[in-house]
Amino acid sequence: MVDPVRLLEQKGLKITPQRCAILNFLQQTTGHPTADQVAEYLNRDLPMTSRATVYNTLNTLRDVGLISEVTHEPGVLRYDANIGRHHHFICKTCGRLDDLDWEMFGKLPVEQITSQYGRVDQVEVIVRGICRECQPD
Amino acid sequence: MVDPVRLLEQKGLKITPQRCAILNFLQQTTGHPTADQVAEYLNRDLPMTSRATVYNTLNTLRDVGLISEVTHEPGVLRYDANIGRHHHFICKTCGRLDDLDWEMFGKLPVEQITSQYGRVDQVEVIVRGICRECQPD
DNA sequence: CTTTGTGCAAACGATTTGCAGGATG
DNA sequence: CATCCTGCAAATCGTTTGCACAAAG
Repeated sequence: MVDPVRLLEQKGLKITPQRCAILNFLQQTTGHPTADQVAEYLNRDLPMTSRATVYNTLNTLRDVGLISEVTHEPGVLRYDANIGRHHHFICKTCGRLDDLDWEMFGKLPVEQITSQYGRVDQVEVIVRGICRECQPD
Repeated sequence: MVDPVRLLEQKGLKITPQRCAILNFLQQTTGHPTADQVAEYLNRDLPMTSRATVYNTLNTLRDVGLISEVTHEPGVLRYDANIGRHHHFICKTCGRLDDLDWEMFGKLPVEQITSQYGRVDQVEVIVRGICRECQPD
């Protein structure tokens, strides 16, 4: 958990309540909220924060690399402050998105793909299934 | 490459020119076209095919499992007639999406995740990088 | 003949943009 | 005080829906 003010300063961005709140929220939550869920949360701390600002702010933070976008479900864009290496589990029933530990998958054949494609920046594993809470019983 | 008519019959869907053309197109192309690209292509074979029909048809084919949706880039929904197991390579520069052979990644620890989550239906690896054509030089 | 699919236009939801006022460094 | 950010409303993009007509089994 890093101080939002510090992060923003490092990137040369102005410190605003909205940005700090969004960074805090994304760092605290383990879920991967959509822009709308971020907006909803923001309106509790900072009432009347406009949706447009939430979208703009998320894009700004993404552009400087403080957060990342996740898109594994059609039409749903989620955000994540965890920019380290990790994989994802998606529940097909409730839609929850959990992080999976990077080590779990051992050594992935990155060199082989690199030699084939020239350059590889990211390797991610997506697991789709049904989480414990959504099991029939 | 399977006969579209046969596939549609097996699923109990009516045979229409639009559906056959879409299935043919998706089976022939190795790219993973967006709904709009499918519509654009269709208008060459079957001029005046409405966009709505393309969307409806893609959804119908998806519902019966003849094609699958792929969403790895924010806001971009792509379609794929290859419903076998395979992984994906995405070029961050030109956006091309290639299939990677399933065997390339060897044995993934599916049992381990299953024991943790209860049920796993699909495991997919996404590799992001820059393809040969987009290399600086 | 009954059901299902198509085409059109309008509706829709999520995201982006233009512009004026306000806060930040 | 010059710049960058916010808020609002309107615009835009991709996708879905309602309805009348047409085609398939």
